[in-house]
Amino acid sequence: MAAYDHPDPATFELTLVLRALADPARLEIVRHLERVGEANCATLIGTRPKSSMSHHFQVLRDSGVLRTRIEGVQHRNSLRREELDMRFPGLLTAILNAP
Amino acid sequence: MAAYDHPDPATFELTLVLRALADPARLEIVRHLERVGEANCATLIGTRPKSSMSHHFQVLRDSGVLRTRIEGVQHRNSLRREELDMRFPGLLTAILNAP
DNA sequence: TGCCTTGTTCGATTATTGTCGAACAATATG
DNA sequence: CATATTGTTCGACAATAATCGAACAAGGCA
Repeated sequence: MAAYDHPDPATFELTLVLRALADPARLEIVRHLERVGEANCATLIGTRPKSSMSHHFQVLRDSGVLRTRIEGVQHRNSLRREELDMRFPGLLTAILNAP
Repeated sequence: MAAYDHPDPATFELTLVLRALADPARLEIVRHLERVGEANCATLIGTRPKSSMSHHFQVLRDSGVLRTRIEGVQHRNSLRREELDMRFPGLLTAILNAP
């Protein structure tokens, strides 16, 4: 498997990031990643099928919210916190702290 | 015309607010309101028809982002900044400051 | 009253997104 | 090599949301 494309922070688009985070499943993924730091897709699948999760990860990745590192057969995801903070200061923090 | 229903800040939902702001037209409305404080719908209509704008205002109103005050035949809109800040500290500021 | 202004509502259409099974690809492991 | 594990891709369908014209409602004013 080839490595993923991750957008450059300078090209992060606010509306893309907001759209990515405006979904309950994806917000759950992001909150989980904040707690555990890094996680592969499988550990994040609740009741949803793999293909749905794969889709959500792609949306999050394409918007710049998370990065995916491939290690063997596993895809390890983590938040792009610093990069997001640099481009949109305070945004991710506000969202993660929100009720 | 009867007054609008505005949700109570305690019931603001993060995903609703993010969805409301994850649209270019609505983000534009919000940015404009930040500049001018209060504005009626007509002054915010660019090229879009009235019915589309009315829809966007409703989405913003229902999520708690703005309030609409009726004065005669005009509907004056303004951001619910304090209420949003109370429920989601830093969120609106981060979004308004974003590039 | 008649008319103009402001904005909503309705209904239809289109566009965008989410969902999910099935097939596939890549890697590890027996 | 055969098989299990991890996740993607494809395609079809469903659900949600945006767009916009036309008709309507309410208020102000001549």
